[in-house]
Amino acid sequence: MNPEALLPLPAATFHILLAVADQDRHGYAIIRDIEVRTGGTLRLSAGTLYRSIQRMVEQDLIVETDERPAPEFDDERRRYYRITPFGRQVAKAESQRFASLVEQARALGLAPGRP
Amino acid sequence: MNPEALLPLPAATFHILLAVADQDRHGYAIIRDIEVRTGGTLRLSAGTLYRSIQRMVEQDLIVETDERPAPEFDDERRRYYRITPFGRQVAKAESQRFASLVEQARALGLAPGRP
DNA sequence: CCCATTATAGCCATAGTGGATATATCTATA
DNA sequence: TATAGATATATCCACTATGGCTATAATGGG
Repeated sequence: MNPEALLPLPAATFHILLAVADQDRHGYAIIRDIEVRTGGTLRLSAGTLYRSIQRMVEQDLIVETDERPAPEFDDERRRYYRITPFGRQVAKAESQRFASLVEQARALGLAPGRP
Repeated sequence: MNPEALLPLPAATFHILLAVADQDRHGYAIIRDIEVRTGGTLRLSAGTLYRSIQRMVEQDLIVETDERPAPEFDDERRRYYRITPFGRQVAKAESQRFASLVEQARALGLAPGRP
């Protein structure tokens, strides 16, 4: 499966990939991570999150893991997700697309920084 | 009106802003410009284009211009559009948002280039 | 004159999203 | 202990953005 075929990604999907890139996270932790990362400007709704997760598992962008934290830090309601190698490829392709858009905007004087 | 309030922009809207940033263009020319700029990967459908244009005029991101090219190069069917100062502000804000996403992806090892 | 291309526009179906609601568990505190 | 509020997952409905199709019409080359 070609990573480019999934581009452009839905906004929620890209943010979720960033959230699980450095460590496994459960759904609710993903919402909070995105809120922190965007400085509070993006608050993923629960509806969007859980449907996005379902789709992303089907697309093999993320997988649910069996590994749980130590029982004293765990919460049995949680379901943890991990990015897949394919998920990494897709995230790289999408951020490359963003980088290209930023370059074009700069060339047109539509971005702060060097013109 | 705060430019940030319109973010994140629909994908088509941002591409249209880039297309009319350097010169006035008519609808069909916008479609071709986007196709060229994205290396053929993004082909805006006519339906998306004209509905996006209507919305963007209502939001004061672009305006229809009276200026026409010399008659020998003109085509009376065409309607030309120009980016507004507010449209520039919004495009800058959106490309700033993209740049921030690329930075985060880089920090997570999810972008080619410097880690 | 004919036909492909250019050009704008409306219609219908689908995908992604937000907001509301439901259910249940965990945690702090009164 | 009781209970309120935060945590956690999930589903439903409505709305927006998009793609694809169709309609209409003018332009330009053979």
